[in-house]
Amino acid sequence: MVTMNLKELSQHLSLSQTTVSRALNGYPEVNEATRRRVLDAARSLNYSPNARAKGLATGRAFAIGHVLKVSHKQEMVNPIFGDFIAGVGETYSSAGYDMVLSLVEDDKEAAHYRKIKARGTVDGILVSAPRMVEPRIALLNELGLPFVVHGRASEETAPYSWLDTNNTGAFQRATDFLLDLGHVRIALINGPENMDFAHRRRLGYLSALQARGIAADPRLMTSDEMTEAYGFRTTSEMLAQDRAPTAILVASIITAIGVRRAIAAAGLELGRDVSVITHDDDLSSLNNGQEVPIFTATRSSVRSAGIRVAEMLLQLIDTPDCGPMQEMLEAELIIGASTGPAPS
Amino acid sequence: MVTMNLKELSQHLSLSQTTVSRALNGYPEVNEATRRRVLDAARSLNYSPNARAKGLATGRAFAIGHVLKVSHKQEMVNPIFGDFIAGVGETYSSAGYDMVLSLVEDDKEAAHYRKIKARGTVDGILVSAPRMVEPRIALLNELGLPFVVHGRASEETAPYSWLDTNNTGAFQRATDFLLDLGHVRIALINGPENMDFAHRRRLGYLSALQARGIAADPRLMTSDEMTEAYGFRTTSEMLAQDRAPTAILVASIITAIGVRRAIAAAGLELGRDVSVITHDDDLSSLNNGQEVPIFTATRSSVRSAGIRVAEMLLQLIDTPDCGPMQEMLEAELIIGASTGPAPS
DNA sequence: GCGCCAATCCAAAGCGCTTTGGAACAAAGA
DNA sequence: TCTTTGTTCCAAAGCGCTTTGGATTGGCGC
Repeated sequence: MVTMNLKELSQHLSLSQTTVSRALNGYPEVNEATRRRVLDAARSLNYSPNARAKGLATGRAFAIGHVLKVSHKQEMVNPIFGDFIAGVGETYSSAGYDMVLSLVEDDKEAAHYRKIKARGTVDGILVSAPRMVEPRIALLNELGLPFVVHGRASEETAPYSWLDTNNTGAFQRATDFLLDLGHVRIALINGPENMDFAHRRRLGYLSALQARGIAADPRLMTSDEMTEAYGFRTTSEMLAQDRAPTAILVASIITAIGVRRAIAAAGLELGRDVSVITHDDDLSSLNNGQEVPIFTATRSSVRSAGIRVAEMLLQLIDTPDCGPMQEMLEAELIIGASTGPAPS
Repeated sequence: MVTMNLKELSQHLSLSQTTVSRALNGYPEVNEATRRRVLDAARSLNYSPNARAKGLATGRAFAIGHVLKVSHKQEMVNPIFGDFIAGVGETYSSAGYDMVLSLVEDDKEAAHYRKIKARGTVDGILVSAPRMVEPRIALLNELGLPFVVHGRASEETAPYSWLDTNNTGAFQRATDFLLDLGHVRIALINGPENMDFAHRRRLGYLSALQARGIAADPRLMTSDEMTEAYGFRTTSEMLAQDRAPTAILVASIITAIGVRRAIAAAGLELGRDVSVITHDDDLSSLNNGQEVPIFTATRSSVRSAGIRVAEMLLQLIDTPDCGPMQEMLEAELIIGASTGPAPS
């Protein structure tokens, strides 16, 4: 028999289903010897309870939902996605949870979350890539589905649980670092600025400039999907300008690779003619050098963020009234070979 | 009421649960007018059937499982993962399926698949990253859990469903292309060769060399995780050799970026001093140039492979006896700027 | 008016589990 | 001896759905 159920297992043991169930789920009212017998039999006959039946009876799914908008697919095809998923997955699996991914058409987002709630396939939702105004927060609160946001939504006033990196601080610090090196024309090659993290990074950049009385130049600020091609294209354009930047702040290491390619193609040298600082999500397949970092970078592991945010969510599910949990991670500034004093 | 169930819906409509259920599931024995009434009510009250209960009653989960080994995590943190998931997800979502991801410790792999079968959380499994000898195939066949392999397992003799790219052919052709350009010392910077795709690529490379009577040089062949750093490190070492390669075959565009960095660092020029052909999975965040490809490449979209392999799996689930389905995708050879005649 | 056939609907069983409310029994207290 | 208490077990209800088998109705031919 390739699969057995509780009834068969209990018959095999000459016990009632109740007792077997209690033995398996650690209830106290069962003799230790009996419990051991049950556990041994379950293992040796490799019995696992049917999750659907168990879920139906308990109301729990032992699964966490992640929902991705199809238009938003860059979020998924982004290398960051894999590292993030690896992080959360680590937490889930050691807690015995599955992860349920679903894609949804943009205009059906709200309906999809309602459906998830009704279908009962998950115990909670991990919300990622929040925009500045993020309707999912109010919706999930209304539905009473536990959730944690990876990131924040600037325009949201209601309380909610989140884990975020201090993006503003990181980019402010990076900008300061470049200013200290004497750079004045500093470009920002940002991610999509309807994304909250990109918005915050821009704030950090702008406030550092402002603190030194430097006016921001719109021609030095771009915002788009963080691809390699974007880095190349926008850098090439900027370098061709009459007043080209001497330093560039980049939103992602992928984009920074395109930036580097553009700098080389323009016959310039990275770290001498043009300084570059990139945000580095500490991706395993694209790690930023070992002893000598290739890029000076604001580093914040998206993988460990995933581990932590998943822990928060599981805790929120276990003890729903542990209130909104909020945590901020600091990015560290890694000094690499891509920055140097401003050319005179 | 945030969520309603069938009973409430049917009371609301003054119909029996049976009729409502039949109306919703498209059975013929219900009046069209009644059906319309039911569907309208379901939509307006946003009713969705509870998936656990439905699954329990029907034996179907409407979900597909993807299992990743934790040691194997590079598979996940690999940028390819995101594109692949985006592809399969597209198919799943338009068929109304969810995707269930789980991580598993290496030594618990078999037990985990048994548990998945017993728990009944999924209707089928998508097996990815097969090794040359792949125990999962026999196991899943034994369990009677429908599955399709993305890739193949060379040493597996039993029939099973798969979708694969012609890796051997692609690398043979790429090698031929370099040989035609006059290159003789051609290096292979391969992926992990216990992975079946890497093994096959090596075969293609070797057979092209052999056809021209060129002996393979072990010092020109490496195998490792396909990171950027690996490309840099191994290329730097090879270029420092006394008889350095004039051309390099690379397993992934990520690794190729490291290769390019190493070539630049050695003061050489890509496409003139050293030619490079890389395999290109057509990743959205790392697309290989538009009009002018950066790298000459064997291109095969992992995203469309995902779409197709998911379709195959869903079909296999619907009609289990449509037998083992097997499909081969050809990679196209894209000529870019990274190759040129062998330097004399 | 009667019987018959479709068409339409319904009551109830069952999917595999948890959990409530007791039963059975032994040991302890009166 | 009888009640009480605690331990260990069980029968049965219930989770929300599908689906079997049957009931009800209306229309039709005779």
